[in-house]
Amino acid sequence: METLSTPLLSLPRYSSSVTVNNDHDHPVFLHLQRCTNPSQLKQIHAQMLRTGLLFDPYSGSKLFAASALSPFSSLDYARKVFDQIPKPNLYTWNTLIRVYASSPEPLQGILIFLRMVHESPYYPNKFTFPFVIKAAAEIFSLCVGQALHGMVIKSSLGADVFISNSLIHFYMSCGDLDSAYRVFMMVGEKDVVSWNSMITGLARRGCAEKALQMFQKMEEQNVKPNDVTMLGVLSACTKKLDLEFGRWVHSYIERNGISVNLTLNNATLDMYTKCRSLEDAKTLFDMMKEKDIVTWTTMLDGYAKLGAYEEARQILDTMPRQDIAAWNALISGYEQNGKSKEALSIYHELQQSKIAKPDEITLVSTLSACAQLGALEVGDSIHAYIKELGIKLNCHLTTSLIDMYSKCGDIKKALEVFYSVEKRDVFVWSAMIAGLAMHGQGKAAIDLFSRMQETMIRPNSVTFTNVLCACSHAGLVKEGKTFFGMMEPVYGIAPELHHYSCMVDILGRAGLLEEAVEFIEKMPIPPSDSVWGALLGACQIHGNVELAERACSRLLELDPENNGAYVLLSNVYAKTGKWDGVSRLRKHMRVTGLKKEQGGSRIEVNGVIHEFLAGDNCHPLSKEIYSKLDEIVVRLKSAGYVPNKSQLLQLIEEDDMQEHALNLHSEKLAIAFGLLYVEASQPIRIIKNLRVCGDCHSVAKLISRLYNREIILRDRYRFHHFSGGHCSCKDYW
DNA sequence: ATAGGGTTAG
Repeated sequence: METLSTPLLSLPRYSSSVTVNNDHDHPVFLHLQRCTNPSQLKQIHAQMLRTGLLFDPYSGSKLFAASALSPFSSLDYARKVFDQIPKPNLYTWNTLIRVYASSPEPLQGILIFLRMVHESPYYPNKFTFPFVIKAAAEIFSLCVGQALHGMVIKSSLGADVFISNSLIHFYMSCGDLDSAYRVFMMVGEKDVVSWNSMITGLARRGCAEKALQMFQKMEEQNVKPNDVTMLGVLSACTKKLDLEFGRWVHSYIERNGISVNLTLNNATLDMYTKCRSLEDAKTLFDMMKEKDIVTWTTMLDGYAKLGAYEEARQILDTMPRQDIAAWNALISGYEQNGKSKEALSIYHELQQSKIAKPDEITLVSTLSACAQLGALEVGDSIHAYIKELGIKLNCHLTTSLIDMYSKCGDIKKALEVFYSVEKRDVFVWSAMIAGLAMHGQGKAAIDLFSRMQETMIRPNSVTFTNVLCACSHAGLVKEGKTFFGMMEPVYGIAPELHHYSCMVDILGRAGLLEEAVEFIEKMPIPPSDSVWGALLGACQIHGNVELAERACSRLLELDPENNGAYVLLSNVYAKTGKWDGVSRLRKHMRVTGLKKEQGGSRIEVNGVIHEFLAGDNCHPLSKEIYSKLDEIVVRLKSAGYVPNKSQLLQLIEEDDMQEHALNLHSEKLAIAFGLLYVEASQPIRIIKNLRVCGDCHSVAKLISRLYNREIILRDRYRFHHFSGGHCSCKDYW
């Protein structure tokens, strides 16, 4: 040991004749107390080893506690000290369990506990249990905790308030609220910690209302809340997004003289930003004398999530240390507000600046931005980066990758990721089902759902939305009905509006319009705009004017701004030749100022995203694109193509003008661009913001045959894979 | 010598 030859401290030398057995006031303990760095600790360790003092259980426990609990010592070092102690006493065992329980390896705490029970002469005492129960909570092992609970009762320690409190915390973190409540009720003299454990546990479990009720009861029982209580209460307010109550809590803290620390201020700040009050947040932020990285990040996140990007950027640029969480807050702020391009550009800036290293959270947000944009090449490069760094895929990352590949049109890669991982949670399964659904592989999605049922992973409400969506895209009416019928009785999941909309979509698309109407009439909850929207969509496909008008007016009652409704109804009129209806609608839209959402398509070539709007000539290569488009039309017409104008909103009198408008559709521009610039071996991948129109759909099919190119088109609802003159949707969309 | 907390995430 280097410190043996170069002493940093002048320790008195002890002869081996020193009586160590009862020497509890040995001067070395004073040094241990004053020890401030690892070298000094090592030196004392060496000295004690040399003098044999380490082998006295009491002295050994002192050195061990110092190395285990000091902020500058590592757990590995403490473990080495422990292993040198021949007969650790109960205190030493307890301390080792304690440090493992709050270490990154809490399982070790359980294992040490078992060793103690088997190898040592000691039986766990009232100090042991809180530590080992904490370890069980950390690994979310309900059965381990239950066994410990049993031991507690057998040891007649069931009434100990410290142990009970740790059990409450344990049951809460395992989600067993009933057991937590039972233990809580059994505590005779509930202290503030008993209440805190219930309140924070409930708040974290999403039972915000119950947490607040618990706080109220606590007040009624005249138990004085402390800062931790208020953290729990604030966390409940934040979950409820209840600004008024949050403000009341803030003033309650001030009125009741609760010691305000930095953490409590940070939690209050977070409550204000999450409840969307930037004014309250800013006032508090400016008033806070002490700020840490969490304060800055919380404020940054608040700005970014509420769209105040300049302020968010300002915080990032002025905060004392830009850790990865700060960058993540900015990236996810952009991403969650649909500003994916900005999110990607911040990610690139982060990578270039090397200020902080992207972590899993960065990658999840960035992949989600890629998914929104359909930026396959960027998404691919992130996947490569993950492999390069050897980052192990957790379920979050797996889900994001599957979602990215699915939404970027590469369902094969999505499946590869899915099959490559060992661990799959409900989100991973659901994402894969959704991916297959959007690619029209309804049968495969359903098969996957059956395989999911062979695992222990229980489907949730989102899983069912995706399964029903798969049925809808693949026209699987019978299956859809079966799954919908299973939700409540078999899985205990009450169908929500999403599920009802899917069912209306399934029935309506299949032409069962009457049945869809009956289904809506029998709904136990009021139908939403999306339910009527699904019916209206079905009316468009099947050209049912009377029902379309009914659905449209119900939809507009609920959502008067819904311009999509007019477009759909207009399409129904056009399809059935009711041109007076079309012009009436057009007039109405002009008068009310409602505009059809502009169609736009995107295509990524060599990592650059090119965007096209209907009829735009902003692209630098616009001339070339239009002449390619002319060539395509000539070639298509000679192959027998007749333009289909039924889905044109504008009533244009002259026939060739109509045709011209059709040719300007953004997806056609993007396809022309793709034919020019995407390597022939690669599919042409296009993303459209609206649904693809019937004419563009037939054109894409023909192009795939005449030019022998694969075209993968993502529209608002799903993917269309065109190849050899056919589409994967089998014209069912 | 004992328990309880805040920010970034699908």
